[in-house]
Amino acid sequence: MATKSNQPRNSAGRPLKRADLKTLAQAADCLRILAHPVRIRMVQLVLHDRYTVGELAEDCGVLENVASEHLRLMQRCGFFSSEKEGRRVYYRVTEPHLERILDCIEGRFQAGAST
Amino acid sequence: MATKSNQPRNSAGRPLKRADLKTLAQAADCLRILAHPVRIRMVQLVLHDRYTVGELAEDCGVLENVASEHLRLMQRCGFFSSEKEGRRVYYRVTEPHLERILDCIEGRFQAGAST
DNA sequence: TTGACATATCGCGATGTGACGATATATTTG
DNA sequence: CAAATATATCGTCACATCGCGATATGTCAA
Repeated sequence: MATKSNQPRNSAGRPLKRADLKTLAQAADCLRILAHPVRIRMVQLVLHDRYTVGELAEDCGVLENVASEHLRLMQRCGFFSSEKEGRRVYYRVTEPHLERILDCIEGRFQAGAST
Repeated sequence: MATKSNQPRNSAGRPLKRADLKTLAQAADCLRILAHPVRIRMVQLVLHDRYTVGELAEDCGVLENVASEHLRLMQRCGFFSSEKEGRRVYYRVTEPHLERILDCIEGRFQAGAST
């Protein structure tokens, strides 16, 4: 008596089970990390080159400790990794899906931005 | 002297300017909306068919007023629209980029999920 | 060693978010 | 009309998040 076909399906035709609760939570956590203008900007930058905390802080217009906290978040969830060189710490992207996800986001938000 | 090329570029080769602040904030807002397990689930469902508040609430395992609040959020930011029929309200996706974005997310989180 | 620099961490206050119960509104049914 | 149903809205409380100043740690240079 459901008005829908008995199981919802994703775009690949696979049924989405309620067992995906954990996966949904993971995805939400990941998106929540990304859902901050400074962090999106950092991802954009670090996707193309490695950057130090100071460089990222300056580009994003935030204090260095604030940048450091954002970077820690992104490192904890596996987006970034860091390499220490002298007194500097360079961050780079390690999550391979980030580029595609960012492309999607940019595709949505820069679509009509040329005018 | 900067260790980077003088301007960061996105994957299309376009330089990313600091003027994108507003765009970054918009993108972050959009991601923040998506960054909730119940809302992701709702988007998955509503991408394939229209659903009433009650149906979504049941599938997601939340109270109907809670579902209604999530739906209001997604309507306010342009993801969904609603059509009233009798005492029911059907929601459907109106944001055309949502499908691609969801695909990206699912690609990330269902990749190794078969084992 | 001392001092400057680069980064990380901590505690705090402000603000935002999420879920809930209660209630309001609209619609159908009897 | 009254009762039941479907949805929306509101007030509230618990909790998370954000940015900040202060401080700690580690590193280079004189």
